[in-house]
Amino acid sequence: MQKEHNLSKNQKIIFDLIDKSGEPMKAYAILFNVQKKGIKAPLQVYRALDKLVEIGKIHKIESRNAFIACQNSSCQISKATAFSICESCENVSEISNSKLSKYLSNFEDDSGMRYSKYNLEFFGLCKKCKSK
Amino acid sequence: MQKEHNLSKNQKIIFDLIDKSGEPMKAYAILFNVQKKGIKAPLQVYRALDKLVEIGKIHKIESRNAFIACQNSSCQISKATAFSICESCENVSEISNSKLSKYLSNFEDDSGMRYSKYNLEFFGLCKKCKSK
DNA sequence: TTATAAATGTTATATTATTACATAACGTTA
DNA sequence: TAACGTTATGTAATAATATAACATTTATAA
Ligand SMILES: [Zn+2]
Ligand SMILES: [Zn+2]
Ligand SMILES: [Zn+2]
Ligand SMILES: [Zn+2]
Repeated sequence: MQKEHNLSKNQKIIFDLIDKSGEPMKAYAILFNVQKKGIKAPLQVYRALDKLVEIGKIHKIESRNAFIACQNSSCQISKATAFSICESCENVSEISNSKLSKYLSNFEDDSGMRYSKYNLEFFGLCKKCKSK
Repeated sequence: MQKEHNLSKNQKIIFDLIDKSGEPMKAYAILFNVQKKGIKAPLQVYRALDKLVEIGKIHKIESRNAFIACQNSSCQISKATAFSICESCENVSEISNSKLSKYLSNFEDDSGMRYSKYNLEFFGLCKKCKSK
């Protein structure tokens, strides 16, 4: 079970927005959307994003500089993330595949370095875009 | 075998710099370093970087907004990249592991989407930093 | 209560990346 | 070689992303 985090006011406003959108949102798009709720400065957005990433409620899609709500809310996998990204329509979805996550969580390379975290981004064309 | 690409003047200057540094370099650090060679504007740097990424001579470390020379120069894996990143000293190295790359290149999830490309970033502490 | 940590508000600024437009060099083939 | 299309370059301006610094407020807990 994931620890319950009581989100603060700004964190809740921003999480709800991202969660409802269902797709990756960029920081300044978020800012624009929450200005009517009193969040006026980039830093307010980035601070909430940082916290939400830290507790695993959202993830950053690094290749897109965008943030998406975790689609595996019942489990704590913020340190083991994998995404599927369509290079045509930019649809993003979080991959939840236990074999993959086991394989990667246990991965060791020649260096003997043990990894505490990973992020994987797959790219391709989604079904819709492939059939066009 | 990788196709030989004849790098242009700017591409060569910038590739040589990144390659010699042996570590990830940021675009504006590159710019600063090549100004004495006549490359004066960000766009000149970004254009060369784009091309070098496209042909697989360098890779972008997405989580760091930095660029590193490909450490697998004899093979074409610019579309299947994996990196090991130390969160303390920021040392980055490219992982070359055929099992891993086969596993990921053949990965399919429930969506049936087939991926033409992936990027994987592992995080942890390197040996040096772990023993501190 | 009182101390401590966490979150907020605000302004300014740093960092990363692209648009737009003009010109030059390169590679191909007529 | 001449003409053509493609790739690369130069330059200025600006957009997009992210952080620093500082003051204040709110929540948590000893
Ligand atoms: Zn998740
Ligand atoms: Zn698509
Ligand atoms: Zn490589
Ligand atoms: Zn280290």
